[in-house]
Amino acid sequence: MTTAARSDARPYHHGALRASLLARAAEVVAEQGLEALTLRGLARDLGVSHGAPNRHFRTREDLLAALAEEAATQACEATLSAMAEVGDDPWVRLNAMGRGYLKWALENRPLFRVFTHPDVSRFADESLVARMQELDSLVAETVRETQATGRHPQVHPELLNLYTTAVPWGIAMIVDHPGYEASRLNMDIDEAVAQLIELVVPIAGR
Amino acid sequence: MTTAARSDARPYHHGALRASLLARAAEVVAEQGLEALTLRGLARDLGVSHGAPNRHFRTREDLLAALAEEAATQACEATLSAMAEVGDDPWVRLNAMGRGYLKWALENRPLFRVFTHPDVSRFADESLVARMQELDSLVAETVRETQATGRHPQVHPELLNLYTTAVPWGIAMIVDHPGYEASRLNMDIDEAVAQLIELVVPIAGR
DNA sequence: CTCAAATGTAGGCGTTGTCTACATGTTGCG
DNA sequence: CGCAACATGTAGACAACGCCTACATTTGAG
Repeated sequence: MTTAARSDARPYHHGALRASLLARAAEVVAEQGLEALTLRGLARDLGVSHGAPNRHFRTREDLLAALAEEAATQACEATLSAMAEVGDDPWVRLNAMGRGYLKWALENRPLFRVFTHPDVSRFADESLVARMQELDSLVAETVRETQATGRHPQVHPELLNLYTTAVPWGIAMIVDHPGYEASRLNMDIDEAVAQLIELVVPIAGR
Repeated sequence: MTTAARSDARPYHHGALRASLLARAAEVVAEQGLEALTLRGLARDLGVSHGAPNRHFRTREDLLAALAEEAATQACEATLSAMAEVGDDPWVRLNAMGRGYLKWALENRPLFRVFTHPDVSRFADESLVARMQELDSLVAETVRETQATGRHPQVHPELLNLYTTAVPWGIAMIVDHPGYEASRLNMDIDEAVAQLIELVVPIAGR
């Protein structure tokens, strides 16, 4: 054997500790809340000593920042790639972005939960904040274009932007919240997402 | 002096420790996040011994549950009293509920933040959950009435309900999130709330 | 092959939540 | 008024945690 872990006699080196820590951390946050996330607990779960995680994340906040980074990257990617698949009509583009983002959130709840957690995003580093602001700017610009072509012309532009972005966010938060029975949404997820976003940015007939 | 606290020689009994703990806790959560909330820290802030909070909240979770209780009570009250001020038209009632809830959230951000925090609501006790479900049911019933009178008749009822409730929730979450510059919303709060909710439940001309 | 870098281990320190025993105000009741 | 029960605050203990340091093992570049 060269690098791969053996299952019987645990090797001195884990082999992929950093990735395993992140994966297990997302599970723990989703299942037991952020407060239940401890570096020592992760070490126990993965069968390494309590100091091992320190090699990859000097502090607990570093781990949270890495989680936020991963989640934000995926969320941006889902949003942008959904937009890239449609044409130039700003209504259609905005609708596609909303669907891409909401669908990703509903299909990746643990990570979405980490991403939106108020005490995780607090630790996001500068590059991540900058990337998210880029996405925000793109959305804001597209919202402006829809308003310029007749979408709720009487509303304050900042409020329309707020409303538009709030819907996917709020929906994902509610569905994700403890106490919401997932059975209420036993329909096709693409159809549900499409109906929801259609309420915000209607594209029927475009 | 009989009961009131003296400012010089600190009395053995604080006098209103429970209320002071809750108030200070809401501040800490709003300013530094839930993770920064420690029982011993609260005790230090209030000048009592580290074990004193235990008399009022046996565990840290009990404190969080009490915070959630207080916030939920206020949120329900704001929503219901706003509804009580208008007539019987379900559209107008739903619109009023949305405005009442959103306005409360925007004017009581520390408490709203506690209320919606995923690791606080997790500890809500049964009575609180039951009360919130009552409010949810009332909203859902009103949403049904608006749909029965022509509001988005083609949408799945559960999705319309989800969309309707998501907007105030999502808006308040976004505005509350670290990184949102409050200066973007330097307009009259009642006007902003009215414009936002009008997008979801239009009542112009009713 | 050699040795420096990367990675994991072990132990220690200060802080926290929570328990228990004790001290001190407060209050109801004769 | 006096005193006993009670409510409330204090102090010390313990385990778990984050995080530091010293040491051990493995890996990989030269």
